[in-house]
Amino acid sequence: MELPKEYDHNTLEEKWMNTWQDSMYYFDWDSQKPQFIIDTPPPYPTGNFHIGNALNWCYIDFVARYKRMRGYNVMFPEGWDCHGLPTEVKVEEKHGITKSQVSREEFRRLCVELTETNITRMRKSLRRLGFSIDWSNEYITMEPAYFGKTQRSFVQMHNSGMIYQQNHPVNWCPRCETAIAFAEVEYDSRSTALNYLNFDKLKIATTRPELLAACVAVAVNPDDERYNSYVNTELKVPVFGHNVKVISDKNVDPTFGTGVVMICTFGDKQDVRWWVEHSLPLRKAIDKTGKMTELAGKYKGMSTTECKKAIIADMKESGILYKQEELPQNVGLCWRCKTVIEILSERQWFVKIKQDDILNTANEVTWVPDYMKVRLENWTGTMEWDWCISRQRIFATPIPAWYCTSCGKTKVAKEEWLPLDPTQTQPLEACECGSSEFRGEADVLDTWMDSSISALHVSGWLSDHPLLLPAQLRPQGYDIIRTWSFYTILRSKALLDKRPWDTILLNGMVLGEDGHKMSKSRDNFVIPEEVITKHGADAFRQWAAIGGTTGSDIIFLWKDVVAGSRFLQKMWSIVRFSLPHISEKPASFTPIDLWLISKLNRLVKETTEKMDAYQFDETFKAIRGFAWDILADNYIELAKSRLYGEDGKGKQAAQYTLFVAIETISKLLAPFLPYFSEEIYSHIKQESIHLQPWPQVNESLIDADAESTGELIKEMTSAIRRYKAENGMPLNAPLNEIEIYSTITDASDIAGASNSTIKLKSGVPDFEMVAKQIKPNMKVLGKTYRNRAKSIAEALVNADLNLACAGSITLQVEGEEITLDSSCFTVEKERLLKGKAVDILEVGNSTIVIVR
RNA sequence: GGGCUCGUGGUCUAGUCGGUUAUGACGUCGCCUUGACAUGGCGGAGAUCCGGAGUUCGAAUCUCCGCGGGCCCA
Repeated sequence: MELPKEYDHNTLEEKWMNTWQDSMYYFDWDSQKPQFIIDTPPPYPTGNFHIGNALNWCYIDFVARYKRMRGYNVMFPEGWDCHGLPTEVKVEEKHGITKSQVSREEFRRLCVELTETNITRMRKSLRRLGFSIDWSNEYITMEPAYFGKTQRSFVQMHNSGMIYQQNHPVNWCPRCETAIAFAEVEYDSRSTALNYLNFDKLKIATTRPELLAACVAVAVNPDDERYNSYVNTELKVPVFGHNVKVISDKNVDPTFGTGVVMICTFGDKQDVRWWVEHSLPLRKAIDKTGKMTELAGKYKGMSTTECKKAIIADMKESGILYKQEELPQNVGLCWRCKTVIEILSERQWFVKIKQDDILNTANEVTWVPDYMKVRLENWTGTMEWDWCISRQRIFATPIPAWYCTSCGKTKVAKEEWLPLDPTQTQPLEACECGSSEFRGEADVLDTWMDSSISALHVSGWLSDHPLLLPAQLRPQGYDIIRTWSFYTILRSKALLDKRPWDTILLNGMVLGEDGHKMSKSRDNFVIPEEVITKHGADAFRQWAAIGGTTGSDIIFLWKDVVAGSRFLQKMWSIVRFSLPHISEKPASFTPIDLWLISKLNRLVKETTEKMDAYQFDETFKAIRGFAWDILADNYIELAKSRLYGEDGKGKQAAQYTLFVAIETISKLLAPFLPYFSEEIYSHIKQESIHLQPWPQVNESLIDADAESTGELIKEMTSAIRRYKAENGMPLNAPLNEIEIYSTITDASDIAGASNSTIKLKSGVPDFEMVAKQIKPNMKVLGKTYRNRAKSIAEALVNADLNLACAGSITLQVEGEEITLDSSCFTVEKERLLKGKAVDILEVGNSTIVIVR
């Protein structure tokens, strides 16, 4: 059956997608094969699988398919990280409600409903991209089967003292009305006014006059002689009139403002540090919604912005504020809604951060690329306080705890009671005080509490299966090192005292064609579906493979995708040509067959090494280069005359060589191009290529001599081609007569490829060999003669050519006599003909004589 | 302000534990419709490897300084 001339990606990709069985990719919990568990990132179900995700999944699929072919028991699970604010916001938008207008249960139900719709859409994208996902190991974090584990992890860590409750300053988003972790704070440069105030006997400068009501101390630098005498005295706070102490602290910058700073609870993180260090009192002037409290007197009920405006106007009028200047400032923002965060002291749940544990565990993991580890190390060192895990939201894993209504004591659930929602159920035992009246904890868990046990979940933790931790691979983007990597390492260590994975593979960010991060506002946004429709999943996957080095940012370029689909068409043409000619029956190879086979084995060796090192770009480029350049442009051209010619040994050898090459290449391509490779393999064998083993290297067939002989034949052929091109002949034009003086023993392929008769001659043609110039070998000279190498090289170039041809040169360099043997230089020679009507082509040590 | 990272023909990119014709793709120019492929083949042009200094016999590669981009943070 002849293949159609064009490769039709639309039809064929659809065909295979609908043919493949999910069970091909199931992980076998009872297998004897070595395990390869991948801790796939669970995407947030927005409904759209964006191109950055797609890049990451391509990497994962390359690895999964490769490892399966290498004989591993591979798990490529698919998770969905459902909980979180964006879905709550979407639900409010979609139904035109706010979360307080419906019951908690009803609001949760609407969130679940939206999430399920989105997951269904995203599953389709994953299938269409040809990912070999193990759907028997799908997990959905909002389902009881998963969030029950999140809750059990909470209980276990609470019982081991890793989780505790405390009144502590936390980052607070007044719009979302919830505490957030450091990882959720973004920073932005703004400009603000620095206000100079008459503050009792002193003058201070502050950017936050609205916090005057929350002022708990005034600080000066201990070395600042202007203010030494005021330390430990009391000052009356302007406007509000309460007294605060003057303290000294070396972290006060005497050159900033007036050198006097007011400490409020809390203006910024520095206030928190001073507050802790000097055991200062707490004055809450801002409430959870960002409004001023009673403490702010007449400003009560105003937002911080309104209050700032009002108090500045008042103080200007009363002469308290005597100067203002512009000041650039960085403010913390809520990463979800970009609202300026406040620092409030609230009772929250925290996870202890043991920096040494995290750093030591990170060191047990192989980081690819290795420099990414530094990011985790730097982040680990900068945490100001423990991980705040409680959130004042609804759509998240409930914190399994209650408060006794009579004694106020906290009761945390027992593991066997889980999963549960404490706002819906009561604990199964009474409080120590005897009361059985409880109020359920309404706070919920940070979503990272869900996703940070993904590695444990997929490895069989708290299941009927054996625990297979550590997993082998964590693939993720470098943007979430400080969150997902950090928290996963923390949790795995805390819960099981083990590293979560053997290796972490970081991918870069996808940039738009203009080199900037893709965003709708820049109009450089591309969705995977658009690419698939135009060029197919395999072309998209090629862009992912060759667009850039693993770990670095990668620009999405349409031309790369187009180049991908061109390669598919080229490969298709190769197969289309080859199919009628291939044969599985071995025969004795000719020199050019041996060359091809040697190169092919070298390719298998190289690609195996590079895949093991996660170098997808280099792997794919090597395969493509072999198929296009070596196989198509050279081998097939050279073997064509045998393939079309008379039956016989030579023909058989070419047929067999071609078979081996096509079969091997399809297998090497299988991890990258699942659809295309399956289609071409289906014309050779009846089984799926995705169940075949990865090609084995046959070292004995990698033969440098065979390669140089083949290379010589190839070079001679292209020299003849070039000759024809230069003389304006078509490439298939026969030449009068060709004589070849060379070490090769078989010129029939050259004859076929050049469509000419060839006389193979031994020895040297009847030409004069004239030495032309001496070329120094710097590699040898440099090592041997070090700093004299340069002057020796200069002398060498001008040395006697006759001596050079004899193999040894003696030179006078800097007054010293130096003898160089032939390893130090090469003599370039020119052959001059003696009056025959011919053209001469030189290839290495061989000479081609073309009789005109 | 700090950490990490990148800066290679017009464009994108490989090479980066030092070795003298710097890889490939796209684009471009010329030739070729040859029995797999014109979505092709053959050939050419095009790069002071961001700038400067240093180390070295020798630097795209190592060191330092500077300039510019990206990411993460303060």
